[in-house]
Amino acid sequence: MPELPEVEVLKYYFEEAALGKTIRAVGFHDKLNKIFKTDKQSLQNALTGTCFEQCTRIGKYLFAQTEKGPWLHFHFGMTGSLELFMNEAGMPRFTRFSLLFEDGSNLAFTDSRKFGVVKLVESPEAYRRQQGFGKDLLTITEEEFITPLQKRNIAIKTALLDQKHFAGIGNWIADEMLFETGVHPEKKASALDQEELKALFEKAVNICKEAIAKDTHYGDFPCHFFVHYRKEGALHPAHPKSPVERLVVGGRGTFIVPEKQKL
DNA sequence: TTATATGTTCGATA
DNA sequence: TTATCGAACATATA
Repeated sequence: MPELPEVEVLKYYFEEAALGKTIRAVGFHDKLNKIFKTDKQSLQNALTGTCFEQCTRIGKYLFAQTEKGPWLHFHFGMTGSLELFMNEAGMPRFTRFSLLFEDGSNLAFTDSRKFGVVKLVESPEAYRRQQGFGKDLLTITEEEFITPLQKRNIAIKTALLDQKHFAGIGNWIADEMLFETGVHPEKKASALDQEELKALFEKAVNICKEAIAKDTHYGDFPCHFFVHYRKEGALHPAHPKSPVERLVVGGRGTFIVPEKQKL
């Protein structure tokens, strides 16, 4: 689920669910403790008795600042999400971490595959730089998008997914952008011309904005969106004679319309 | 049982 | 040293 638009919507959800509510208790529900990149005791100490003042997002990474100072960071991996629940019995399946608020409500961090991260950080921007991630896709200029891609000698799709250039693009958005611009995902990034790169940037921003406007409910996306046909053999209405093909690019499942995206 | 999954990291290799 | 590639992570679902 969680690419840039999904995390933006999770940010709104977090703000509604958590901002300004005092935290009474913290719950840990991952037996392997893999997702807690800050130890549980420190998380508990930093969160209990305080509340969240603000929330911010960089790419797919979410951060909420506590009144005490440190920020709680969530990364949602492949399957992470947030969900409110009202009592112990109602705790969602796959809850790994939970916050109990003063009003009796609870917020769950759910993550079936456990690729997610829960961690304390000093500041979102410092963390971003330390981890080597690029700036948020929706805050960069066209030049900041284009320049790093021109230097990459790898498949354009792989470069788009690399969070160190700019953060936020994931697997379905990359396929969506490449389809709309008619670029084959295996074309070398360095081989794209200026027009193609400009078009990719414009599409990336528009796709994200549209998805956010629809609360990332795929069913509400415009019917020309490629994500609706992103499976082998599907027929996009604009290309009824060119069934969707599946490739593997950079280890990720990749879908194209062969008639439109050629090497 | 096998294949796939909207992400990232780390080790090997060039 | 740096860029690139591919396996690994843990689990659910079809």
